[in-house]
Amino acid sequence: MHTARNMLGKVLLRQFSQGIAAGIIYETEAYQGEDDLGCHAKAGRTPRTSVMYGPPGHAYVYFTYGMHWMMNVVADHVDTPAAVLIRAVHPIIGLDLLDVHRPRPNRWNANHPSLRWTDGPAKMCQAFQIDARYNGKNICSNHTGLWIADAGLRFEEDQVMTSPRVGLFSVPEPWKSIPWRWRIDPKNIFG
DNA sequence: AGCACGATTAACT
DNA sequence: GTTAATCGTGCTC
Repeated sequence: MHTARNMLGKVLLRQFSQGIAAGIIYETEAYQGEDDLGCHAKAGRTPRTSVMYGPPGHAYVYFTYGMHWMMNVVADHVDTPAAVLIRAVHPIIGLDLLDVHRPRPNRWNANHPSLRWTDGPAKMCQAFQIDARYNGKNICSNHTGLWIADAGLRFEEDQVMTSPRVGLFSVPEPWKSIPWRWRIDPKNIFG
């Protein structure tokens, strides 16, 4: 959960064959432990959740709603399941590369602002072409074409908003309402 | 082997 | 505000 707060301002990078794309992480959520009934690890160690029991700094990528990929970063030591969901990034490099892959719904025109390309966990994965290939991979440095770096960006506490995690419809309290979502207004990233 | 559900999104009324 | 799209996962029988 500490990790989720600290991931704000980190940079997600993606090496495409045509070049590098990157975005600043501005929204995260924490999922922590088998006791957290909002966390997939509530089911214990299963084929799906085993990555969360592995070493920190590896990607936990899973498929949901029959069509969407989401990416987490394993956030605690081996045998202690915890992960940080990356919910949104602010594109800064390689916008043309992200534009190629981004979701392109019917109503959206060709000039849809880049801020909207990666403002949800599934949209971000689509634009960055993140899927099951990255599940379990080390993303602390560029081993696989996907990694996270510290660019030295720091935020004051009054810029960081917390709120309950999104989409936990049938999760019981207190997990449904615990404020383990961290977010910065993307306008604050560049002023 | 079958089933209910989901860390979402976009289009619709 | 409501709903469809769509399938892997974990649970039950």
